[in-house]
Amino acid sequence: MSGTPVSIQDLTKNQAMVFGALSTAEGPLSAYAILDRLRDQGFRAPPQVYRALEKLVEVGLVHRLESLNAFVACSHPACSGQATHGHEMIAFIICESCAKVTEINDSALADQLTHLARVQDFALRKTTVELRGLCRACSA
Amino acid sequence: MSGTPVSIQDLTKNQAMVFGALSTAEGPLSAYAILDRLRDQGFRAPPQVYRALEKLVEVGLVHRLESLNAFVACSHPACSGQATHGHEMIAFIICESCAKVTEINDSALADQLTHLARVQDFALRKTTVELRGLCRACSA
DNA sequence: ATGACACACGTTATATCGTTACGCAATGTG
DNA sequence: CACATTGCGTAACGATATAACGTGTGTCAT
Ligand SMILES: [Zn+2]
Ligand SMILES: [Zn+2]
Ligand SMILES: [Zn+2]
Ligand SMILES: [Zn+2]
Repeated sequence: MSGTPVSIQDLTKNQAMVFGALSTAEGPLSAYAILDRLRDQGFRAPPQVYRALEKLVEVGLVHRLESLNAFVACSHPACSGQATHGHEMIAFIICESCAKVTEINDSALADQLTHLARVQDFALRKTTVELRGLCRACSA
Repeated sequence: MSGTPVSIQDLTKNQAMVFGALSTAEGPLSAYAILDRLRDQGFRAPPQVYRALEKLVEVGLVHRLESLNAFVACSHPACSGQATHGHEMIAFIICESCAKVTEINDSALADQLTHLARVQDFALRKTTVELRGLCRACSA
């Protein structure tokens, strides 16, 4: 490993395949759903998927949705080559009907959370913010 | 059962036992950890725990921590008899070292999240906000 | 009372999600 | 070359959650 590996170009074969599966998916995929989609490309067992996901999440190309036990490709504009955006203080808006996920990077929210932690003397490492409900289309 | 069932007094035997296990625990417990603690009180299988948890979460006596796949008793002052506080827009601060969980009910944060949803024309149903890191004691 | 229903419960099995452990091949370094 | 590192494949296992079915018990209208 030389320097910081962040770009899509630095991905290994498996990582690229998993990222591809998530990128072309319409919504979040569970690890096993990814596995199923990649079976005819040689994937056979969970560790192959989880290892790739671990790296992809680490570099910020993929996010994990805790409330869904699933993963999505980052939708940040030029994220496909950039490291972790901001400080990983991302909010996700998840439609419970159509599974559409919107990724939100709101600095006011980030400030708010930072403040909350600060008040408690808490050394913030990672935040999970997931809003569930119905998107405009589905609640119409 | 008549009217709205919210108080601890309205709980069934199993629900009361699960709530008791969570209340006396120092930190969050997984469903299986609860099961283990209740084995000598007659619990034998996961559904008994999950069914009780479902109800307890529904009435707000227990919260689920998505990022931990675990559950905590509500720490709201008089929650032991009251229904869902606010609109379930609770933030949890979770220490990754000592597992201590702090439950926070911040109206500014709630407004913030409500606003975020509003901007997206999103019908908010439930929010998950979990802050992970090190508590004051553990980061010292 | 008797049947219909709802509810809590017990039990078995199964589904879904995630990790450990082991071995091997390719690569890079002294 | 010896040696460490990295990515990968595979088998087995562990952890989390639900489905499906049956039983008893109370309530209530007939
Ligand atoms: Zn992103
Ligand atoms: Zn939708
Ligand atoms: Zn609470
Ligand atoms: Zn701590």
